[in-house]
Amino acid sequence: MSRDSARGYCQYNICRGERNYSCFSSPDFYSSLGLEDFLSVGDTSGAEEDTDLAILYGTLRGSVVGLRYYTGIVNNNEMVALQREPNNPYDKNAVKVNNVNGDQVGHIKKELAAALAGIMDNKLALIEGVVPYGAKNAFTMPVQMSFWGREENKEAVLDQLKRHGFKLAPPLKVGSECGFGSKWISGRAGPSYSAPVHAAVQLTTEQLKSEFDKLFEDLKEDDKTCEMEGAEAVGTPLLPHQKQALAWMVSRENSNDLPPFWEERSNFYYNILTNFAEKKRPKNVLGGILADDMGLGKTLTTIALILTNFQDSKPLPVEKITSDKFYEKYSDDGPRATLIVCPLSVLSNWIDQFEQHIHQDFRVNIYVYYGSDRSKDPSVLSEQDIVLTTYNILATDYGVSDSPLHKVRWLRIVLDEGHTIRNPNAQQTKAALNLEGHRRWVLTGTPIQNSVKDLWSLISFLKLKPFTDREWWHRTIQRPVTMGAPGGLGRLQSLIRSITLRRTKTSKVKGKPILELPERKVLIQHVTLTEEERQIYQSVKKEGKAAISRFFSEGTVLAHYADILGVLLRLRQLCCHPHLCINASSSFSADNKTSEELPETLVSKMKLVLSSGSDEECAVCLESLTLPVITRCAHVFCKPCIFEVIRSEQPNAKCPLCRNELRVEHLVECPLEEEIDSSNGKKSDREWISSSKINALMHALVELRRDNPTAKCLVVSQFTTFLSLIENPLKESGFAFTRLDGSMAQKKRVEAIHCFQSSQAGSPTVMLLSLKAGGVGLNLTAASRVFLMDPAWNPAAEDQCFDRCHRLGQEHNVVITKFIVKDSVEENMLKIQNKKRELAAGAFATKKPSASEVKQTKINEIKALIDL
DNA sequence: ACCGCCGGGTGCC
DNA sequence: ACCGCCGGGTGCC
Repeated sequence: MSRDSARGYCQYNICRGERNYSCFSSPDFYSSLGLEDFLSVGDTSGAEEDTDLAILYGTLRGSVVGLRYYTGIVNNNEMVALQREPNNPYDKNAVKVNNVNGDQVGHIKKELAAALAGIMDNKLALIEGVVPYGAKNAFTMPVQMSFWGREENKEAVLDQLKRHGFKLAPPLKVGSECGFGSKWISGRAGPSYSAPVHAAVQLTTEQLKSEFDKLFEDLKEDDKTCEMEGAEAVGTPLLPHQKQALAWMVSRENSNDLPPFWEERSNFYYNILTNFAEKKRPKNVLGGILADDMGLGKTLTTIALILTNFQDSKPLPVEKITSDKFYEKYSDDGPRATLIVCPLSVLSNWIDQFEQHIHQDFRVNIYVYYGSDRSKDPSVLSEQDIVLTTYNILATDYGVSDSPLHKVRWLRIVLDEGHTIRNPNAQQTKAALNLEGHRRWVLTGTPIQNSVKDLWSLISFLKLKPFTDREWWHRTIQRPVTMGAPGGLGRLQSLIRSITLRRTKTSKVKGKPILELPERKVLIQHVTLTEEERQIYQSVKKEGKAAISRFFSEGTVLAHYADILGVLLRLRQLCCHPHLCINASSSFSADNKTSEELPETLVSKMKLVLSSGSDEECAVCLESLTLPVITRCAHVFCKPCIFEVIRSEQPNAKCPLCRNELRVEHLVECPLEEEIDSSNGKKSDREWISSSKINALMHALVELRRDNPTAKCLVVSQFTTFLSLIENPLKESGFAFTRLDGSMAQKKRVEAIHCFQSSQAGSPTVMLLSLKAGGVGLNLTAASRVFLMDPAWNPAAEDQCFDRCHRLGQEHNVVITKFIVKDSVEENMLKIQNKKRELAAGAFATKKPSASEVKQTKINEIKALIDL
């Protein structure tokens, strides 16, 4: 794919001269989103993975032999790794001993190896070694081994050892694994420690989480307060905290410091965690984790970094269009291109932000590596300034021999929403770890999702020695922290501190809050239906209520979940406009075959409910659905959530809501907001009529235009057909408007956003927005008014939508109007929303509700919604 | 002496 | 390895 054809594609760029964009989109990409990623979530393959449950069985002294045949050296008290070598021609029981660097030191003596082989092969225990002394020995050296495993395997391990004449010493006096820098009891070295390791108090996930929050809190007051101006090509002035971040990132990239936990000691570099030493200076990562809260401008800061620090704080040499002179080309054929990997949902945000923040006088070459016709030529990518791609493309390409992503040596690699790679077994994680480039960055607002485990992939991506190998990460950081070993958390903290910058929305720069957002007000405007509308509404309600009460008396509420949602959906639609409810009578067939409906029928009903824009939530994670799938019993969950349920309950998984059989093969995927307009798009067939809600909206819009002709607003609905109906009066009243919904192609979206954000005269003042369109990054700060046409189940979804204009860059107070029909399901929804808000506010301390609690909540909600 | 003892050769798994 | 072990050389006092 040549750059020229790429350029031709980017219509929206024409006003910006010759900046190169290339962007492709193709639906075939979605089909590559396989199940493997979810099936491997939390992979547990015996002792090695299930490390949280491991206890220390005991210790044993053995010997390492054959030192003179290998180059690997160890220090006294240095950790070593034991590795099975089943294909050794001399002994099938062979066990290799490697140092921290992975160099072989020797073998475990054969009699002992014979005892260990079975234990290791059956993953009955994890065996870890430390060489207490004898580092200078020429032929053999001692090794102190600790045996870790799950309680239930302990007997088997002890038996196996006994059969070979070995016996574990009790796990009492252990220092080095959990204490900080302490030593093994070796008869001649170190103080003795009596911490009973297996009895250490394990922190709960909650406790850990709050510890981590503190851990990041402490970072704020750090010395990372130096500021730096962006290069000329950065078109947006940076805020003080962004200048701080830029200064920090630049200093990280140009840093010559040793990585954390390394010290220089007379010609050697010494790792204080593992006691490993080597002559070669260990590389520090020229990067780190930018963990600022959402909305603080990580994207802008990253763009500034790319433009400002090409080499040694010199800016990226880019052509200045308005002058004859080119930037001085650095005579260096080193890597030039920065690779940015992000989730698909924020791809357009990046493009938009380039557009916004790169000064228009400069030409920066940007290539969007996405779509089936993406270039296979590495040199096309390496010649760019910036290459943008998604995690899924990265994963799909991984292992494909001609993938240019993995051939190019990048100047810099940036993983946006970096927590996406927290599962070490996922394809995208493996693919990310294999990218080539010295400057490596992770952007994330949530560095720790569930546990310390989540951090390993990130740290590994940053290539910090020795943590790229999971064993060393586990022994020196993860286990000490989760077992509550003294110093463990402190160790993690100093690691994080040295590579992370995190500020929250409440952080301060020089005593002033980082973000001073304008005020945000939410008004509720009640709407009264006309007599005619009310009649239709009441008749549908009466019929639905009767059916639902019958389900209650039969006790079949959850089996009819799709039907009930259907009823509620129609009522919600009727609150907006009678035409939304096209199949008011046809889809409700409760009369004849109530309890024995075909699963296919139920599923298609649910599909209809979802694709009409209903914002259902997942009963497992309680969040809005991501990648919704429908079970055979017609309940919806996020795909990752339900796969986790199936995995953990196999082989007989049951639906969390109704306990019906649950099988992967029966799950039906359901894209939200499918081409609704094409299926429901018979709008021209019917004569257009208004509705009470539309009247209320138009009245407000006209009033707004009269008072402030340039004010921009968002008109938000969950129903894209409703948005289409609103187009009509907008046209009639002469509003310039644009539209953004989930069914639009990438390039159309970008165009719509760009148009709307423009301050040019004649640019649209109204945007019709579907509630869930666009990802978190969607920036619609041009709007200062929001009209929410219909309430969502989940108040968080509404808030997220409001945040698209109430965020960094908003200069006006934001007023949000929610239209709520009086005496309707909408009013009941408001009540439920309030309850949820209260719950969420106090939720951090409380545990996750059980499946039955979720069920009961759902049932109560249904009752409340239909006035039962 | 089908032993003991000596001293050289040798050395992971 | 300044060990252990092996196997050849050797053989009263």
